[in-house]
Amino acid sequence: MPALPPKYDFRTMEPAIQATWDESGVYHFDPGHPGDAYLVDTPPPTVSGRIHVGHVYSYTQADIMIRFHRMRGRNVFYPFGFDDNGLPTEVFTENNRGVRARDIGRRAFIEACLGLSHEVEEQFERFWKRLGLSVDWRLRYSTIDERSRKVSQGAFLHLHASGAAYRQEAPTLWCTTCRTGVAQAEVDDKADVPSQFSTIPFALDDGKELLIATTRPELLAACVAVFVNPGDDRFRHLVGSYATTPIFGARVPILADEHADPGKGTGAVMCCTFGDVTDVGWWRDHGLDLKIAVTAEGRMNEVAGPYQGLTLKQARSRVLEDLAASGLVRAQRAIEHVVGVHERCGTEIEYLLAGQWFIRLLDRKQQWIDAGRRMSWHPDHMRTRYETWIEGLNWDWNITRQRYYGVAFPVWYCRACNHVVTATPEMLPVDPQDTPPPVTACPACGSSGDDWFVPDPDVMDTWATSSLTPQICATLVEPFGMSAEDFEARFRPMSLRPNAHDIIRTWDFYTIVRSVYLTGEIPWTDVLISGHALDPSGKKISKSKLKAAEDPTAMLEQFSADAVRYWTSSVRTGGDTSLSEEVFRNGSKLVTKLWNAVRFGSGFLEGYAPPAEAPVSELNPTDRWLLARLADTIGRATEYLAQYEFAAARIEVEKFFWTDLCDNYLEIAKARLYDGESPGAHYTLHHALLTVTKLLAPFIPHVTDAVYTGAFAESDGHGSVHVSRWPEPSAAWTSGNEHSVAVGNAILEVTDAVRRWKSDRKLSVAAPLGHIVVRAPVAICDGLREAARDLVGVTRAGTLSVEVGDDDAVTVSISALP
RNA sequence: GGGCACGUAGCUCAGUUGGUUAGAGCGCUACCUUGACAUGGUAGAGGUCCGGGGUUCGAGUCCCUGCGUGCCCA
Repeated sequence: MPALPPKYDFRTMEPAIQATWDESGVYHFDPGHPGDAYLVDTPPPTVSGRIHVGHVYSYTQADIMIRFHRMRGRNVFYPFGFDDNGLPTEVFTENNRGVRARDIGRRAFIEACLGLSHEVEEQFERFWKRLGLSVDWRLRYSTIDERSRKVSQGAFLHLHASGAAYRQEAPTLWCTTCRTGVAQAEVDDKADVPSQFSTIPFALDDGKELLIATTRPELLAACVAVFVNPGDDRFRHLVGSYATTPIFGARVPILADEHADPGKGTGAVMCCTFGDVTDVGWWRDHGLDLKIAVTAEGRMNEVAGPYQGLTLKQARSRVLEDLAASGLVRAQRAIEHVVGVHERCGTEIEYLLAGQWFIRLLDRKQQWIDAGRRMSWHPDHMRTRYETWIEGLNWDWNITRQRYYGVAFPVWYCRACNHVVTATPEMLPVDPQDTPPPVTACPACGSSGDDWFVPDPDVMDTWATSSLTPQICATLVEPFGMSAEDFEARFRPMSLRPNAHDIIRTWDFYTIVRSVYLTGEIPWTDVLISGHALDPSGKKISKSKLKAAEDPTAMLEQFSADAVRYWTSSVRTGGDTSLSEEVFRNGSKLVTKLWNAVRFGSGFLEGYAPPAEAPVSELNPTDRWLLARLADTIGRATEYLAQYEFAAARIEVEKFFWTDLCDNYLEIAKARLYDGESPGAHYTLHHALLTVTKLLAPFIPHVTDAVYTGAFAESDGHGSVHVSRWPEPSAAWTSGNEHSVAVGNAILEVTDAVRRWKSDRKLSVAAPLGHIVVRAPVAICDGLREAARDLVGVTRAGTLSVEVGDDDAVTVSISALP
């Protein structure tokens, strides 16, 4: 009687199996384990809404690799974090709770963010467990929890002390909707934005006009210079003289600079503080005046005179109207151009002056690139994206956000001299709004008094904390009796950073920067980049328009976690893939097939205790052939997985399982198995089924654990397939490999020929036959004779003889029953 | 405009360092209720490997070039 029930019902089995994982702690990290560790720097997903199929895709691919290394004997450290701080969480909370931070106040707003994050995190954890991630849930963190804030503030102080973090009143990328500075990585390019290119005259001192073309007439008030190209003969005589702006009558210098494009507009361009990044460069390089005409909220200020209080958009129309009324719009044409917008809200980015903290990036570009080259990227070409991003950087990393919910800067400023007073390490984590600084008098100017120090009012960029996940991870072992320092000493660098390709420029890059600054070393040895999950038609899935068919929870309920995981491992590493119910169904089929195959096999293997050594003399040619194929499959699958090519590995295993084992070996050896008393077949069957179960365990962990515990756990000696040993071929399987494969292939040729003969005659494969004559090369005739019982069994021949043929071919003569 | 990737059967994709007759799954056709499994099995049809040029005894694979698609960056 088989050990396994007839049907595998994933709806009841998957949660039951997950419960056994929880109870037995199979995925627990062991800080005292003496062997090699495999440490994963898991992406903390942003807690801003629903789980996306893209998450499922990326996290499962990483889980497959992690399960592989665990079975290879590594001591796996697999924590899980949630990124629940900063602007994304604020925006989520404002939308979800219907509140505005500036209306309900800082404290109430922070409470609202924390409450909502907590709810969402519980929901997320349940989902990841349902998907079958082999996380050690004791190692859970959030980027706003006390340890993370302490790590984040400590890292900031470290960088500040070394000069890598600096504060500057500087032109900053600014979002007027979110009312905060942002970093270059948070700016998206938006193409084909319609605009108007207007040509307007500036007055020269001699009474003539200089025509300027601009898309931003509303910034006329902020104009501080006019630029022309030094090689442009039309304007060479004007360089060094002055022009006067219309409406505002400001007299500004005409200067020459290579960045003025002679082919664009009229060739003369106004420089405003600030219209774009070129203006910022000119302002800095030519020492120009500063005229800021825009407020943090995106309205015109007093510098804009009559236009004060208008929005940028309103001011643009009004300025153009006023110019036109005086006949000062000489030409106008509609254009489409690329503008930078804030990735969170789509608002066009402005350039304002603000006191911000920056981390130095630009003066060490080569160092970041070199660090990237000391790690293995899977696939390798994703490293190029990393390097391209670094090469194109124009700004140091602005980590100040004029927001509420996030990690505070642990600093205060002297009212008199603006000196920066930093918190001491013992104070961390600290909120400077609630806590006085560690000094009573300013160390720089000696001033003191009540409330003499102004706390920094801002918070850090989310990435400033999430770029420290390797350092946060080190603190997670503290409850288990290991200090963060010991962890750092023993487990640096970590093994794996898995994430999708869209955050190479942020999370990967920033983490490498922080690691190099803090430790001088790379954070991990391997980076696994996943592609994107696309909708069934191959288009990007928009988060806001998740259809029911793309809802991950519904997918798991309908198709099973194993089937969904199967889909995630069906594309080459790093590739995008479309959602496909067809692939889910293929996964379901594999689950069913494995269940049925093991169930069938276990009927013959009840109580079977595999011998330590292969019973070589008992193996017949079919057995030796399958074991040779099995050894080959183990080798290929292991090699592919070691290279992070999980899809290629799975395809190898499936091919062996479905074709070699099920369609051929089981059919050919069936007769011997039913005969009983065939130690060779039992040995082969046991190892083939057990090995396939193990090789598939990283991909479809539920059904493989169900069949393992039901049929193999006792003889193999582990409570779960996931902590069993990854298969290794026995030397006995590969000795005489070549001959075994040749004979095995001949057996398959005979089988195929007979199947074809029956199919041509529309007969069942079980139809009995008369006599069969097999002619084969002399070298394999003995092998075929040895396999006569198998050949008769699979062909249903009445009698069978093997003869030496005339050539290298294997031919079969078949006679039907009389 | 620059970079990266992709273009193989109706569809989704594999094709390792160049090497017999280019593969798989789904779909399609015909058949088989076979002693695990009909979510199964057997047999079969279906491809000028995006176009052009080159290297080579030999190119889906390497080089050049053109076209198309996607992403990243200006």
